[in-house]
This record gives sequence, C-alpha cells and structure tokens, in this order.
Amino acid sequence: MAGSEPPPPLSPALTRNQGLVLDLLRTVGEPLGAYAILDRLRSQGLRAPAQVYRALDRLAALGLVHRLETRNAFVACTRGAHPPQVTVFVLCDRCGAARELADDGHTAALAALARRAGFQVLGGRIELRGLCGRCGRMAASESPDDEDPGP
Amino acid sequence: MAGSEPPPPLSPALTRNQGLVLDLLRTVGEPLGAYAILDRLRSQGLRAPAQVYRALDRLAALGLVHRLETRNAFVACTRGAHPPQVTVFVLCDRCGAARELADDGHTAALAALARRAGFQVLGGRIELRGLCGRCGRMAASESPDDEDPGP
DNA sequence: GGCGGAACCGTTATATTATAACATAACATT
DNA sequence: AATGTTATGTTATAATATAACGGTTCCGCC
Repeated sequence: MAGSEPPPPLSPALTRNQGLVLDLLRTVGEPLGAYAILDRLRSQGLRAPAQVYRALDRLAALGLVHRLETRNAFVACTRGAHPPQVTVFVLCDRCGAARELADDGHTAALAALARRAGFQVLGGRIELRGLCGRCGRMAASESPDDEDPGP
Repeated sequence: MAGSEPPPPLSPALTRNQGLVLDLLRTVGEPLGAYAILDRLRSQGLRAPAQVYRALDRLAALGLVHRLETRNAFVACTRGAHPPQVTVFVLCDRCGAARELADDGHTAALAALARRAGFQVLGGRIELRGLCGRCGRMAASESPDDEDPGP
C-alpha cells in the first residue's frame, strides 16, 4: 500500500514484529511482561499475545533479549554479544530495575560443579533479588518503610 | 515393612494441609506444579488452588520446599536445614528430575560480586538446566533422538 | 465463661501468563 | 508458476496464580 518504510530504529535481520519488540525493550530499559509489551504495541498493529511471544522467542534465541524467570518478564540485553549465559541478573524488589552483570566465571564454575555430580549443563541463568543501590540507600536512611522511589 | 513407623513424614508445627502437601512432595521426590499437587490431593479433600498455594507459601518460607522458577513447580528440600539459598538446582530437560546440590560458596561469591556493583542481595536461587547422568548417557550412546526414559 | 485476636480454612471468582491450532501472506529458490 | 520455508494474524484455550469473602478453631486473657 502506502510507501511506509520505517528504516531507522529496526535492527537488521529482524522481522517487523521482532524489531518492534526489541526497540520497545531497549527504549524502556527495564523488564516488561509480554502483555505489557502487547499493550504498548497495539498502536503499531499488534493484537494478540502469540505475536509478542513469537517475537520474544526469536529474540531470546538470538540473545538479544533475556527472559527473567523470577518475574515472568523480558528485558533487552545490555551487554554486547556475549557467550551464552555468562551473565548474572540482579533485580530490585523495590523499583523493579534489572541489571545485567558479567558473571566472573561463576556460571562455568557451577557447570563444572554440576558435572562432578554427573549432570551435563546446557543452560541456565542466574537471577538474584534484593535492592539496587538507590533503593538500598533509601530503605536504610529514611526509615524501615515502603515508598516508591521518588522522581 | 509397614509396622508402625511414620517417622519421616509429617513435620511438627505444620497444619493438615501443609502436611499433606509436604508429604506428597517428599513421596514423589520430583517437582510438581501446584495444580498437579491439587489433583493428587483431591482425594484428601482439597478442592481449590488457593489451598495448595497457601500451604506452599508457608512451606517455602520454612525452607521445607523450594520453588523452581524455571518450571513453575515445587519440590521438597532434600538437604537438611540449610542456610537460606545456599543451594543449586540442576534440572533435567528430558526426564524432569531435579537435584539439589551444595553450592560450594558460589551464591555467597555472587552476592559479593553484586555488592561490588552496589546491589544488596536478599535472595535468589540458582537453577541450571541440562541432562542428568542417566539421560545424558542415553542421549549420547543410543542416538541423537528423543525417547522417554524407560520403565 | 465470654471476648478479642490470630491463623487457618473453604469457596468463588478472577487475574495473569503462555500455547495450541489453523489459515493466510510474503518471499526466495527452483 | 510450483514449491518450501518462514512469518503473520486470529481465535480459542490452557496453565499458573491471586483476590476477596466469611466462617471456624484455637488460645490467651480478663
């Protein structure tokens, strides 16, 4: 139909839906559930969960997004290409932020530990929960109560 | 065998529903979803998901069962009392078995790593997926195909 | 011996997350 | 053009999890 070609944001080798989902996650920077993604992409024409899940499956297989199992949410990878699963996530209980850290060899060491028990490791990602720096300081200094992080 | 020796099952301080769920998980030995637990306890009078989830919440808080985030399933703890989360799970993709291993200090080391990034760790459990010894051998020797573990 | 509170219980209803299944469209390769 | 492959759009449904309500039991206590 109309000559509508959105060239700038989309990453190459990705289909339209995959590009939309990846762009959104990169822009937002924090974890989003599949239905939150869907809601934000309705204006771009997405209508059904399956469309989002399919795009997420592909992006995850490419290592461009990671699934956070403890939150049932998805986040764009913030480290360049990295060998499969050499990454640790830390997730803030208070503000929901997710941060991806280099795992410093722990995943490999854990795989070796498992192997000693006769188990062959094929995957797995480490997710730790707690408080990010900002929320930790607020919780410690202000008082032992619960508030949203301010502006 | 029968006699009158029920020493392993019911833990003290548990309510009826909690005891039923814990016994079931201990007997089965492998991870079960909440609805699978419910189905197997209908004969004991349980009827609604909330009953199972409540029992599981309490048992998890006591450290008697663990939740496997990557499977949305629950498994009885196989190691005696242990400090919070000093445990690694390895989960077999093929037969579904779960095994709990001592973490050899990795969780603590990871917490230290996170702390260096300004993050205060409050919890988290490591789950690795792959093949257990038995399934790994079958996959390697027999052929590169997919069968259920024998009877 | 009756009164509050706490913890658990059972139940219904609903929210949230994820897949199945199927027909169509787009595109590259023959 | 016929074909195979991949992605798409759509509907329906499965699987997992929680909210909300009222009732019961038990325990401490005055």
